[in-house]
Amino acid sequence: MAKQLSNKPTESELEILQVLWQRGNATVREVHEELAAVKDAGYTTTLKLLQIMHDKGLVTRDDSSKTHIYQPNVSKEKTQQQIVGKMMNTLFEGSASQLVMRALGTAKPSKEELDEIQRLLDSMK
Amino acid sequence: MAKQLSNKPTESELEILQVLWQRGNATVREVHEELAAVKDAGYTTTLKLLQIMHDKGLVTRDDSSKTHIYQPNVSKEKTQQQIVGKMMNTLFEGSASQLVMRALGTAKPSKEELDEIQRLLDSMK
DNA sequence: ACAATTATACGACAAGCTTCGTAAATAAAT
DNA sequence: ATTTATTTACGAAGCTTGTCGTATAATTGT
Repeated sequence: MAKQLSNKPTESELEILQVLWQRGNATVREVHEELAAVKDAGYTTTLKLLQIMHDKGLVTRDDSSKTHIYQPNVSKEKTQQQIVGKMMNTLFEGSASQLVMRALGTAKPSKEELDEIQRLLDSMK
Repeated sequence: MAKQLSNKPTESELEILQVLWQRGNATVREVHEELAAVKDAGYTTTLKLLQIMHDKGLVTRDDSSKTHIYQPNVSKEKTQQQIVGKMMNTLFEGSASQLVMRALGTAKPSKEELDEIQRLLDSMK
């Protein structure tokens, strides 16, 4: 039975979602291989996570053949918004500019990135 | 016994830290009162949380009088950096500009905020 | 055909988070 | 002085997360 979408994905679920967003779809093994490059967890762990995510409605799957194929069922954009929004509230008193400034201060963006942000900023005025 | 500082605060702990950062220090009751305005949880819940945070080293406390007084033991700046950094990796592929753009897109900052960001941006070029 | 590999399902467990109840100690009020 | 209120300490329960082992089914290789 599918549960609510409103629940935000956990840390591990986000890692998996990133793989799925990037690839469009993937089997458990494919997800696991990509994750294994960074993390180390057993195959069945990834499987279980994907099953739970399926339960939660975070992903859909095609199980017409034995090897199931998973797809993201939440958009990258919405998820980013949801989490950024939450963080803005609990950690930046709801202030976007504070968050932005911290992000810029933390990451030392390249000149290209700065230009990109500049363009967005211009378009907002 | 004090544990590692490296562990990031949980959601509830962040709520409490916000109060402490804002006030500088506070008793359990003071923290609880502020939290009660938004949330609803029992007094002993807040107490317990603060005790756990003390165990973890997230706060210090003055227990020279019966009513203990708590102070933050992690800086707002460092904590924000830590969490923003993590989020940038797990959700924005390490790209600051993507995060910034999502933040700006989500929050519709005021003209004053935009100007403030503009100034920071200028200072980075 | 039979063994080896690969996949899913499922249960279980440890750790952490959040919650609260209750007991004990201290302080305040009458 | 005795009751009332406040505070800390502690334990425990319920829930979620992440982990894995094992069983079972399907596929592949020889």
